[in-house]
Amino acid sequence: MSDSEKPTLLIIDGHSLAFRAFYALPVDSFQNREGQHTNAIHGFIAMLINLLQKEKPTHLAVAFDISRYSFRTREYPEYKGTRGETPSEFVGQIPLLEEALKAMGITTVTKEDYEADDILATLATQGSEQGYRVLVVSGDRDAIQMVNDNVTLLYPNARGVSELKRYDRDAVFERYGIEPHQYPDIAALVGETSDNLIGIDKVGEKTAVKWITQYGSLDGVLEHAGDIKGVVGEKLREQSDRAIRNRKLNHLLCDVVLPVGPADLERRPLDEAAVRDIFDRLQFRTLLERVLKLSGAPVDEAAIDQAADAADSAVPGVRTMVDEELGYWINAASATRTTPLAVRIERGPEGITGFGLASATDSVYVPWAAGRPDYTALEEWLASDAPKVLFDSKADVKALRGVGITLAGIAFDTRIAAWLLKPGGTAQDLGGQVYDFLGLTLPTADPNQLVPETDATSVATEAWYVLEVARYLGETLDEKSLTVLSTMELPLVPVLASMELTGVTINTEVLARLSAQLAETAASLAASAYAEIGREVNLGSPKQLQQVLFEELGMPKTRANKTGFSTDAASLADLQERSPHPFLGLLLQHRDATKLRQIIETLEKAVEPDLRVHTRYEQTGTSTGRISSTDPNLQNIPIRTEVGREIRSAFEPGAGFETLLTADYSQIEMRIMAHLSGDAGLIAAFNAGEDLHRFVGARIFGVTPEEVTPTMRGKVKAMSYGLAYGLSAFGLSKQLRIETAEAKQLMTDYFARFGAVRDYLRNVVAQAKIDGYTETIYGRRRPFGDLNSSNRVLRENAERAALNAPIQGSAADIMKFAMLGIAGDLAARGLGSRMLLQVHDELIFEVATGELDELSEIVRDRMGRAADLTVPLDVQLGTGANWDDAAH
DNA sequence: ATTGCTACGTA
DNA sequence: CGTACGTAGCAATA
Repeated sequence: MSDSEKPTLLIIDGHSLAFRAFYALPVDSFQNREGQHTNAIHGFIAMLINLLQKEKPTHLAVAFDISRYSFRTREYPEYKGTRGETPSEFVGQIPLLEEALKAMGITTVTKEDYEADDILATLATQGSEQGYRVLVVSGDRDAIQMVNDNVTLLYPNARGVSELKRYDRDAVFERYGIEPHQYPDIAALVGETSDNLIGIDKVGEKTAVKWITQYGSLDGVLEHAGDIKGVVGEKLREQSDRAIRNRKLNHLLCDVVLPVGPADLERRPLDEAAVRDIFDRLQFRTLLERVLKLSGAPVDEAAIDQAADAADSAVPGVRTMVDEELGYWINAASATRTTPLAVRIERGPEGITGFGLASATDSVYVPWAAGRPDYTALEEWLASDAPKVLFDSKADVKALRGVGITLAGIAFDTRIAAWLLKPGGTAQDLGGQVYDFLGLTLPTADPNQLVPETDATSVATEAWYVLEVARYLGETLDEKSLTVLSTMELPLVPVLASMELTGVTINTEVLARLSAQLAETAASLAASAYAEIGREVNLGSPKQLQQVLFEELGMPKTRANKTGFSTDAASLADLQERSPHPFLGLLLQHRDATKLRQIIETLEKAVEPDLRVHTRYEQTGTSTGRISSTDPNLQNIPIRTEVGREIRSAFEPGAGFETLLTADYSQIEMRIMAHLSGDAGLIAAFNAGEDLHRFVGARIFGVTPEEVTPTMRGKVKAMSYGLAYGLSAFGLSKQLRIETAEAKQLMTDYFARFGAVRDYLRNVVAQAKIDGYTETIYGRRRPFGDLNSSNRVLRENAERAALNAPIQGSAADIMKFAMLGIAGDLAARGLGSRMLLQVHDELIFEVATGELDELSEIVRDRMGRAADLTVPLDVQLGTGANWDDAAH
């Protein structure tokens, strides 16, 4: 009998898969009207539907554990003892899941005193013997032992339950290098943290596999334990009882007496009324449709509540259009260019291959090849102000500009909008958004998927989903966030796109020279360092350094970290004081040199044929509202040391440009603090126009500004900056290397003079505790969940972040606003000068010939009045033949 | 090959 | 026991 003729038995470990689903899906997005969390149920059923569609099992069962206790916990009470308390949001989902399964006609199996895996193993064994093709779905690695020629394991990957990895015999062998039935022997030697089973010390997977391969089985290994040399051999002999115990516990029983056998598990029709009832209570309308469709039951559209979310409206079929038809459709669908349409771009290796366009009711695919005529309607529409909804519009702007098409009229970007809703979350792809916000799965052509999909989703369908996600986000976001989106973030998209496309010229000769010089320095420093300790070590390995410093040289222990004791620069400097040794200084210098060389190397690698480096600005990369820079990061180019600054001198104006102009805000965060707190003293300090720290120092120490010594000024400066980060007296004392008492006194004196600052900072946190979010002066919000946490570390971390968020975020807003103004002026006046880089409070421009004065005027003006604060915004300009020279 | 950790560059 | 980032190398994992 060939596989395709065999009946297929699908058996699932209900508890482990539901738990995986629970962690894969956001708890908050899945709640029914009673506040019952449903994410685990949703994820489980979505997975199940996929499996039913793809695998078409003829027989089906889901096994559950009855409790945490089984014959294993009786034998070994610590079994699975590391598992913490079940999260409260998970509680209650399992009974509902069981109810839903029952309604769907699916058998659930439990057995007192056994785990679900034992039930699976028993059914798998019976199924295999009785001629079934068996599919086991489990998140427990021990299930690998069930795999044989008839039994395949489907195992969820780290991302959750939407993708399951197939382990048949060959896949197990490829992954582990052993036969499936040998897996428990491996696991017994290595141990299984999640089950609280400790393995033999020093034995990892590699060693275990080697032994098992050599001796065939765990018994074989133990018999030959005497032959195994070295420390591992000793450990094995000492700790063999652990392996024996583990092996006993991880053996799955194949002969549990069950009320059902494979033949009893034939799929049964669902109970439609019951399914409707439970799915209605769970508020799974989309899943309901899919389940009903799967069962062949007619879907009664009228029975489905029309008032609810958009996800259930039918996905329109894709129509392919070109030429006039497309032009007509665009005009009609957009109601003469007033109603937004969504756009997705299809990209192949050669560039753009098509467009997906969508309205609420249509989705249209437009095949495309660069230079082909008759796409004027589309191109003209893209370039017009007609409103468009996109996902990651900056990428689209760049792609289109590459083929000479302008993309304008960006009315909504779901990626940015989702970020404004949840600025801490990691940016997702479109599929993730569809899943999170609509609860639907976008089919992908990912070969890693459970079963390769026949078709990936068309860009036309994707566009339709973009529109749906946009609608959800538009309804979910508050007014202020929508204003930030439309007035700040969306207009910034083409500005950032231009900066990325423009890039910045790098003089590679300067870098090469510097790199060679640093390589030489590093080599000689390394040689001297080795000489000091009498051997060679990898100076870049904290682990090896620990060995040298704390064991061989017997130095006092530094701050502890997860891998032992810290060897960071601060710790090494500290060590140098307590236990001077030439090695320490050499090591620090070596670190310096290699770090700089690294930076140069990354920079060199990023130089493109146009001799320029094109960083990518991540508009959704921070939780405060700043933008970040990647590939390469140009926001962390060294400046603090002399050699570091030489790297900056490699940044030059491009050919045809006169000079570089830099413009930065001085002390913008302190000015924002002055504004937000309304502190009269601080406001006076800024309005006095003299050195801020000197002014503040004079007040604190009760002297005249002239009498403020550099030491005093340094302390005040550290204090002022630290304030906006939630610095403690302890932290301040450490940084300034002064007594905690003195640091405390410093803070007391500071707040005695600038009390409104303290009141403000306290109030920010208090208000955020009430509102659940902080807000910048432009209305950008950042939610905080941990401010009321009972966990002190979590709570205090959240408090410091909350206190900083409006300050850092407002500064980011102001800079973004200034950039918009500058970009607008440059375009309006037709200037050739270009904005190249943004480093949070600094902008770098390359100046076209003859434009320096006009550009300076624009930059000073736009940055200076980007916000109306009670203190002036001070802008410093500088010019030069490179970035270093342009600093002031 | 991916992941966690340490270390370190910037504002 | 100071906020916000990105990158690189090492060492240990799936």
